[in-house]
Amino acid sequence: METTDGSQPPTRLRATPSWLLTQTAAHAARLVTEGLGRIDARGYHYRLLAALEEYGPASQAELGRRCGIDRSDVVAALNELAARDLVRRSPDPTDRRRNIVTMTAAGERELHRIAHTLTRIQDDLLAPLTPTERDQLSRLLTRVLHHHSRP
Amino acid sequence: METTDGSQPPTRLRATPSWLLTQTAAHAARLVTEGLGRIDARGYHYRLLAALEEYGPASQAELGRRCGIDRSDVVAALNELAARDLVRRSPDPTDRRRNIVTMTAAGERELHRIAHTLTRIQDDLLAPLTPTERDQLSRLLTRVLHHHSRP
DNA sequence: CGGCCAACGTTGGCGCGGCCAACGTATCAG
DNA sequence: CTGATACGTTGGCCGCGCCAACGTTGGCCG
Repeated sequence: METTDGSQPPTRLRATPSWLLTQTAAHAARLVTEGLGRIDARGYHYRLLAALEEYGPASQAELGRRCGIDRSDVVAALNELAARDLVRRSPDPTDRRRNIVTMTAAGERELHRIAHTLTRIQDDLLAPLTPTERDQLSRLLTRVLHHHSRP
Repeated sequence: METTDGSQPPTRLRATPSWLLTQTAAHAARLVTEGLGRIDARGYHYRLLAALEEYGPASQAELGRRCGIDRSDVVAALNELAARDLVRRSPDPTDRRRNIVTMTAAGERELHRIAHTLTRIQDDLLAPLTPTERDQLSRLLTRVLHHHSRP
């Protein structure tokens, strides 16, 4: 009996939104980490650099809050960024507990480079959807996300 | 300057579908693992039991293919299920490489119990969406998923 | 028939993302 | 002054997705 491999996921799964969500997200994450891996970056880098660009220098704790990254993980990611001079840590003169994190010019370039790679990945990810549908999807996800991220 | 905590994620992130997807999926996964954790279950259990219910007894490799779970992870999950007699492994008489995995009556009950918990979780997850919108979301995700899971 | 490749179950390990606990230091409100 | 709180840092855990390796077993083809 040769496993004709009509492998379709069980109906119960295909009918479960959370499963659709996590599976699709898994594919998306795979595309992203592969794509970013090729340019020696990862998701946390982009998030942090994006926050620095938009809101300017900030403490690590603030960065973590804005990006939804745990304080401890911010440390590791910033170490990686700082090692390549994409970011700089300097003590806050007004509060010696804090580090003020600043993006360097190289960091800005890196951000744009990552962003460029990412937009190509989005196209790959959403290939089967029309622009209108992509918008629909984004808006639906945004609403669900917003609903679950208010403390 | 006291961090008034107007913490909104950077615009770049909010405009990136893959980020919306993975973030929303992260929330979904949190709800699921918490909910299932409360009844001593986890995602892999549900997937495997659902496959067994729909397609009947199968080898571990086939289960893995149908559920999108790696062979090695199937082993671990089945160990957990077998330890609670929700599932039984028996050697395939026609092919001694294979184990035939069968769901027990207790397994069937467990499946329904998990399914019940999951439907409540879906409602929680999709709370801000109307039934029509939930359908839209599911159909969009299904299409993206289907596009990326054809070998 | 023999030999080779493929599939199977299993073990062990890796990576990412998300999270928590703990510590020492520093700050601020009472 | 004292206690609560925030900060950066270290170290660890979990779930999920993967990959490599091994010994066993089966199918195929020369």
